[in-house]
Amino acid sequence: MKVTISDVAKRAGVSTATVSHTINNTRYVSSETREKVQEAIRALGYTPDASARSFRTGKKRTVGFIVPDISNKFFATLVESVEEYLAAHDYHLVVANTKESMDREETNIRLMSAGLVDGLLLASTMDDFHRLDEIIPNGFPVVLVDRVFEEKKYAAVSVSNFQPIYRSVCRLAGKGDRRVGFIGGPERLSTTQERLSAYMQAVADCGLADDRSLVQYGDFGEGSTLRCLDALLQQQCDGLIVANGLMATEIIMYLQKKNIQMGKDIDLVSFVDYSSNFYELYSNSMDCIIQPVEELGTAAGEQILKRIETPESPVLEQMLSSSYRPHTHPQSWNHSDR
Amino acid sequence: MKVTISDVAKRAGVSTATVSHTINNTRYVSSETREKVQEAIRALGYTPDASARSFRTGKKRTVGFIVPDISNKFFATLVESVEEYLAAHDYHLVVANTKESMDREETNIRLMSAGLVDGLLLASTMDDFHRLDEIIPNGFPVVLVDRVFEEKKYAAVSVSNFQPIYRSVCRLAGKGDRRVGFIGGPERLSTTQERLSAYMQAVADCGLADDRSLVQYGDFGEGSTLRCLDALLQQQCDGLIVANGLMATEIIMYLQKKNIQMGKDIDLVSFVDYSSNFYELYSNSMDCIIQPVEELGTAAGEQILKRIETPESPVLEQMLSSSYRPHTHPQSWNHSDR
DNA sequence: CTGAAAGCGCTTACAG
DNA sequence: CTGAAAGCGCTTACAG
Repeated sequence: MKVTISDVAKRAGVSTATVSHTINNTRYVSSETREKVQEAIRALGYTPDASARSFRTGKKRTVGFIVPDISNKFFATLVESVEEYLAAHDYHLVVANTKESMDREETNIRLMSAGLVDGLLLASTMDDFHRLDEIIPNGFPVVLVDRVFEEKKYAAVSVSNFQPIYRSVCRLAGKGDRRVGFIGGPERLSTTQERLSAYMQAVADCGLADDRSLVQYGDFGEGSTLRCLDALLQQQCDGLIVANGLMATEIIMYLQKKNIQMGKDIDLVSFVDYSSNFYELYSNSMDCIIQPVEELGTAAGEQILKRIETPESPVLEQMLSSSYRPHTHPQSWNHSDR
Repeated sequence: MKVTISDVAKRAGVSTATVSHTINNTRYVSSETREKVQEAIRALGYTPDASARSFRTGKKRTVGFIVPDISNKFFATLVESVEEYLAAHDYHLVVANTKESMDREETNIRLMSAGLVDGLLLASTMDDFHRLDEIIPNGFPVVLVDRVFEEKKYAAVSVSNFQPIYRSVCRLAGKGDRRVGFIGGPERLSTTQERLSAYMQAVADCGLADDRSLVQYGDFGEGSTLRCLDALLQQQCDGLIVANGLMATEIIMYLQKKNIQMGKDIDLVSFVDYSSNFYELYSNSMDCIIQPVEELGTAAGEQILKRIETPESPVLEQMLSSSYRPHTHPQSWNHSDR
């Protein structure tokens, strides 16, 4: 019932070796023989079995991507960008969603590294590098994406947000804001840590109010963003740094519901997905920090294919930078900054 | 270097059959032998090779999902929901993005059905059922998702939007609107077609202006949404049906920029992603049509596993329904409808 | 220029 | 209760 390479060989009157070689262009085949083989393939409707092939060669031409939240626009775009790069290089993408659960991440790393994929892209939710390190088989190609660790054992691509955050806080200080609040994602994540430290340093350098209760962490749970916002509003903030794209849209919504005007009642600096309509809608009333998601995906794709195809190449940590866009004046809708 | 089942068998002093059976719980093994095997597995750090296993059994425990646009919130959530269902049933998900290109879709169907996955979920961008049908190997498990075809050859899960659109048009008519415009996605898609026919029928039944230039199709290209909107504004529409979630956010943005107030200058009925913040933000100034994305994903997961695991089961077309939410009164922010 | 044959790492009848 | 062995469908040295 299933057509195999032997069926083709038989019909063409050649060996399976010859069939294999004609298909893969892996050694010389006389054009005469080649003809016969191709005619047999066509006649029988033969398609080489990917499963057998990858078992035999040990290469699956597949990479896994373990993501904390696919439905988050940031990661959805990242997945899209990675998939595009991989597809262009004849690789497939297997996606797993952890929903920020370390256990789900562990399970997925184990499953994927057990022969399902050639390499792993990992936007980790782990708080402990060593837990992660123990799970990953020795020498298995891995690239950390977006979220990284102090330990420089694995290749990594991430985005630095230090500068944009530092600048934006200084800018608020320059405008006269004294109490600038900070809302970030889960404290354990490297991204949150880096953003916080930029904020802290700017607060110190600009002599702003340095108050522990001006820093709030969300956990992506139900109502968590609103709790953060309320906490900061009680602190009489005149400026707000929202260091997380997902929370940003929620914050805007709540401000609107509470009738608090951005750029008037409160200054807002926020992470924002470039292609999202939120950027278009609010770029005139708040400062935006835009992460280069597409580039991040491409870089991640490049790195993992390099690790897979030339494992001896040096392990490198790559860091892209976000761009910072102070808000445009409300009256000018001519998109001069694009 | 790589630890195989024979290494384990040797160390435990048993046959590979016994090792296999202890691992898979597929026949009785005395607790004594079991002990020895497990000790050997631990000692050697053995993990069964997924590739060899799936080659041998012919089952990959993997399904492919071919999607037109992963970064679109609708599909991102759909992917998330499908992945969740599959993961719960020990299946993996391979994703491919076609960007609404029929050629990319064709390539991906071929690749995936050639032994990469056990079955295929397909949100097709094809205009021609027969082109699709020719590509899919006979008897290969396929479930059409969201976008379906007249021909009832494949299992399918989709969302009916007829009722909500019909109702919403009638509601606008009841409010006194005479010229109601319609903006949909690409004309070839079944989703667009169904939504259009609901609109047309309501227009006829309610005696609204029936004008060919009141219907506009977007193609997701640069500036396409704005062109549609401008065309309809020129037609002096007093109501607007935006039959596509992606375009909806753009429309809102443009209206805001043009200073056209929803619910006042123009009545808006729009597709919206439930969990998106747009819903929260604008549910008080427009009518929303909300598709049951999570349920769609679960249903798709169910269907494809059924087709894979019991291929003889009847091929069925499943249809979910969207919900229609007339806009809440601006003053009432008590979320009474949730 | 091409073929015979081993073998990748498992699973699974078959046999005892 | 367990083992010996075939075989899934390819690829690839080896040989001529």
